[in-house]
Amino acid sequence: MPEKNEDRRIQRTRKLLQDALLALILEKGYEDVTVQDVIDRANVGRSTFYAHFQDKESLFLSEFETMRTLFERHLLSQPATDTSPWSLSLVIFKHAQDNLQLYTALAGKQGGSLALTHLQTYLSALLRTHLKQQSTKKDNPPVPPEILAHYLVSAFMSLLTWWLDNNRPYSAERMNEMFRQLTQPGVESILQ
Amino acid sequence: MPEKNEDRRIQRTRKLLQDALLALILEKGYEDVTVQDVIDRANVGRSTFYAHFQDKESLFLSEFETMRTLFERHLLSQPATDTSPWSLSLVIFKHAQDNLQLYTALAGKQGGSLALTHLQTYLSALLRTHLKQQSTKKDNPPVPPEILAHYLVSAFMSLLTWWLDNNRPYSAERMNEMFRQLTQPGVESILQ
DNA sequence: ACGTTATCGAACATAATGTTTTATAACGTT
DNA sequence: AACGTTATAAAACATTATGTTCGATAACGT
Repeated sequence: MPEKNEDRRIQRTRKLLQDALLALILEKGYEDVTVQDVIDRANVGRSTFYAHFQDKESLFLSEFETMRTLFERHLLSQPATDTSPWSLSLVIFKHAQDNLQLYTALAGKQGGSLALTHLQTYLSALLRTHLKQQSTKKDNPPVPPEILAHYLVSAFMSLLTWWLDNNRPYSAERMNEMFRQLTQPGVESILQ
Repeated sequence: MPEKNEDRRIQRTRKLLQDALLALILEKGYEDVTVQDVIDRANVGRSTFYAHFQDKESLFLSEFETMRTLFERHLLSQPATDTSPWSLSLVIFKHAQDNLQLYTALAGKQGGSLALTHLQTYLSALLRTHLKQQSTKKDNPPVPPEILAHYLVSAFMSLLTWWLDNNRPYSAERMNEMFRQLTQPGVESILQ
């Protein structure tokens, strides 16, 4: 009896479904894509879909996990320069440029708000660990850290999504410079 | 034959439906509210609903229009201080405080992304007209005006939604001060 | 009191979801 | 190469929500 039957079909079908959803999102937007659309595009049976994923949202979130895994591998392979938010943001801008279709489908205007919500949560956590060294210099900062993080992540995501939705007329480096110029003065005036 | 039969039932039914949706959004979130939920709560017949609104989204957008109308009336009644983005943002923070339930249902986390998208578009336009006096001092600004506006509106909305979703632990004035401290240095460094 | 019309309620068609079942085909193992 | 195992396909099905239609009723303005 085969105990470890690592059927390659499983991986293949998973990827077929993920790729189909990705393409369909770019075509008609996440909201308008039905499960029927996905299985037709992927040439996968209905029951097979539900053997892999609970629903459309589960499939979508598996794409998000793919992006997250790819990104974390990329982040670890980067030479650690400093821990400032603006070196982190540059890494993300560049990673988005290297995985354009995935990022556009997830974080672009076609992707709906689901991934954006998760991205916000994920980046907030990432920012916190990145900033844990530089503890608050001020005892009573004029802007509480929670709001500061929320603001900084939102500001970053606004540039990222604008960039993805407007065919990236500027380089990743240029976008990151804009982000720095907009946010660094205010943030540093608060952190001293 | 009555030519101008301004039936008060029409206005009343409209409001019943709007109020029902508003309450239901706060209870279970926009996505989870069905048309059936709305008409049950409002005690309105199914066919009557569709005589008033095309679908759930139309009803929701009519709420957004209500907010917009209320806000513009409020804006005109304000003594015109200056045209800076941060005096405009203060007006919005205060108006949100005065119309808490409406703003929370539309712009809060329960409201979905629909209203947020419209709000972003609306505020961007509003910001442009507010800023039309102060033309760009620099010929070639490091950050194009389009991105600047997008950033500023996103940053503002991030504070507004955070505020609404966290039971407003600070006053409207305090929130606006935070917004100013975070964004003004960066924006002015760009506009000279 | 009258004609008008908004509303109700029920019935209906449609479309998408998620489940179940059976036969088939692809897989890893021996 | 033949085996047992298991992922898959396809069809049938129940369920749920949407949006439409129609006739009777009640509320409205005149």
